Amino acid sequence: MIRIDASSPVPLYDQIKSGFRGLVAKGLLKPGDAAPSIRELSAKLKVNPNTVARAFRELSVEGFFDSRRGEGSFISEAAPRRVKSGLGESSSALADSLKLARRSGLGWDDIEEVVREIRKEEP
Amino acid sequence: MIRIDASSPVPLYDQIKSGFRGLVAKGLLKPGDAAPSIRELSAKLKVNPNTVARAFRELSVEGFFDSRRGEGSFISEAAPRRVKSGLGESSSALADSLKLARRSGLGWDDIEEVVREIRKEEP
Amino acid sequence: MIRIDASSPVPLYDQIKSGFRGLVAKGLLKPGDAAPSIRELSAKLKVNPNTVARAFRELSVEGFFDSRRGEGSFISEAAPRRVKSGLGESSSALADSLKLARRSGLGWDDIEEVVREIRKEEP
Amino acid sequence: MIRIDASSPVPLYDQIKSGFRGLVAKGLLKPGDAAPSIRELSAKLKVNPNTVARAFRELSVEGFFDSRRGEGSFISEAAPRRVKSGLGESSSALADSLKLARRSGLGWDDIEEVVREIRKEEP
DNA sequence: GTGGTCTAGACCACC
DNA sequence: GTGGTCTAGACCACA
Repeated sequence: MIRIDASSPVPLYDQIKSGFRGLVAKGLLKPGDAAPSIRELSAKLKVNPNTVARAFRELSVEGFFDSRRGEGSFISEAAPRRVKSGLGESSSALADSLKLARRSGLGWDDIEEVVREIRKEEP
Repeated sequence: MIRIDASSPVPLYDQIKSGFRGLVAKGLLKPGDAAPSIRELSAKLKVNPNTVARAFRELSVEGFFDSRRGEGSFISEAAPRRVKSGLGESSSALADSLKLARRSGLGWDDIEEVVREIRKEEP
Repeated sequence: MIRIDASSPVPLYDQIKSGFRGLVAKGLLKPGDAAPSIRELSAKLKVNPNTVARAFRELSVEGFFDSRRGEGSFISEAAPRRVKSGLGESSSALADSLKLARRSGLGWDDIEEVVREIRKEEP
Repeated sequence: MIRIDASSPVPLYDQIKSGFRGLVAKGLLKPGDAAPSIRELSAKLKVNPNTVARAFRELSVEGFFDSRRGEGSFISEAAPRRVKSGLGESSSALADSLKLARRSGLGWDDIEEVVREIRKEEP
């Protein structure tokens, strides 16, 4: 469901949060749907439960999750709106990566090539 | 000469290393050229000298710099070769960022838009 | 476990690195074993944590350690192989010292005497 | 006449001082003999003149050299005695190197092997 | 608790 | 002036 890159400099909990935002953005998760449990997700991602818990906690605070004690976490009604504001963050993170790539000497043609490859790889 | 983004999750010393690789990739710095001194660069980037020193030390260990105590740091003869292998790293770092952006729900059109904007912004 | 000589011209972090290589060479530390934590070792050696951290970082980069944030540092599977290549370095460092001693006028009998003494002193 | 190892952690000026002590110890240089000029030696060793000057200055202060203004530096009458005290330093430096080699995992047989090799290499 | 990055400032070896 | 090592202590990400 969610994919993680342990070697990325981006914190794991941020990646998990992004993952949920993405699932809602793509319509794979809708308001009212149950999120997996912290233990389940931590097992699947091979990530410490505390790290998953932190992502869930922050998503709750942001009003993206609706956590009901004893039941679990659910996608909130407000989630789709929060996703949109989250997209801005993602865009600017990507923009930063692009700038860094340019500074490392990558040409625009190299960059376009990378974009094409990722696009092709995608299921 | 080199640009740094303090708010990036990428470590400053890594950004500095990337910066030098980029300057060599673009031909702005050639084997034998002197790099700015640690103190000079740290003043210009407003970064602690130790942080710059760490970048320089790692570039030396990698054989990209030729550092001589009391004299300064110089671009090594092997630098252009190291740059090429470094470009692979940059590409895959960018690829990771792209994947992460996709996972966060960004559409390919959004991504193309970001690329276009950065390209336009560039001097 | 590891011994340090603060008055040696050899940097402390290099001595720490050598120490770990030696422990693996002697079989006192095996792949998968946990290294002491940075803070623990720094307290025991009475050396600044940053200095120990530098040694650990370099051992990680060399693939000798496997460092996991929040968990600790472990001897990597590849460590025994790295040790072997490291022994070459140690030999040539010793060779350099011997040459220097000869150049300073030490006779071969003096040198053999020093070797014998160190050998006797050793526990 | 004198050999230098630029990659050694031992300071160049110390190596130069050791070199002169060695030449006197071996009888290749006797009291009254002229030492090479700073400029000449610095050119031959490809070392900065200041570095050679520092070695000469310290040798003068120690009473090993006899520097006559406008004429140059000469081996002093006291030099042979100073050599003997210098040998102690060399021995303990060698002892430190041996201890470090042992800590890095080198076996006594490896060490004996290195000694044999250097001995064989020597002209 | 762990490792990792960064700052601040000292001292050294060398040019 | 240069690069290199070391200390001291802060903050972060993660278990």
